[in-house]
Amino acid sequence: MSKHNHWLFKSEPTCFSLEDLKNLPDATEHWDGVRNYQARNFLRDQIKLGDRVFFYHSNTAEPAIVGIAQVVREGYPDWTAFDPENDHFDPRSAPEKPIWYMVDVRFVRVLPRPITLAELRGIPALAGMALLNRSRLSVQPVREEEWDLILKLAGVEE
DNA sequence: GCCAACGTTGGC
DNA sequence: GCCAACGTTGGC
Repeated sequence: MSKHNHWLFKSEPTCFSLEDLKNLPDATEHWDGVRNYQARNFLRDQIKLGDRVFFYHSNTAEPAIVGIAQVVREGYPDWTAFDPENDHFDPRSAPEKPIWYMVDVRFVRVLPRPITLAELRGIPALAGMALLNRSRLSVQPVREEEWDLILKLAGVEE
């Protein structure tokens, strides 16, 4: 039995929401446009097929973990960096020597209730979460204990 | 809309 | 290699 790791991906819902992911034809999306080296390292090196991901809505009235996605393709070069027409174009990145990477994720579920940032902050056992300490990291690891606790809070039976 | 936190850039 | 200036993220 292989052991999967857990992650948290942030997205601004006005840009791309959990509902948007759910409503895609095959509920699958390229997680492109990440332009931070630490997040890139996770995408390129550590995020594996089958890993589960908390979908977090940021920069919104009530920031919260709202659902779960799953990795369906491991890290590969983010081609949006190669396209001058694309908002995420980066002239330093080239197909033969890519700087930026992405993974593909598919929709798994909406949480029975969103777990807000405010609620997470109130839980001592979660004080070490990257979300609470590394506020600007958009792709980040979630420890197994944190993952399990948050699922329990949300009322998810696994 | 404001602004603090913080990652990145570039001059020296 | 330091660090000030700058730009962006994201909570509020």
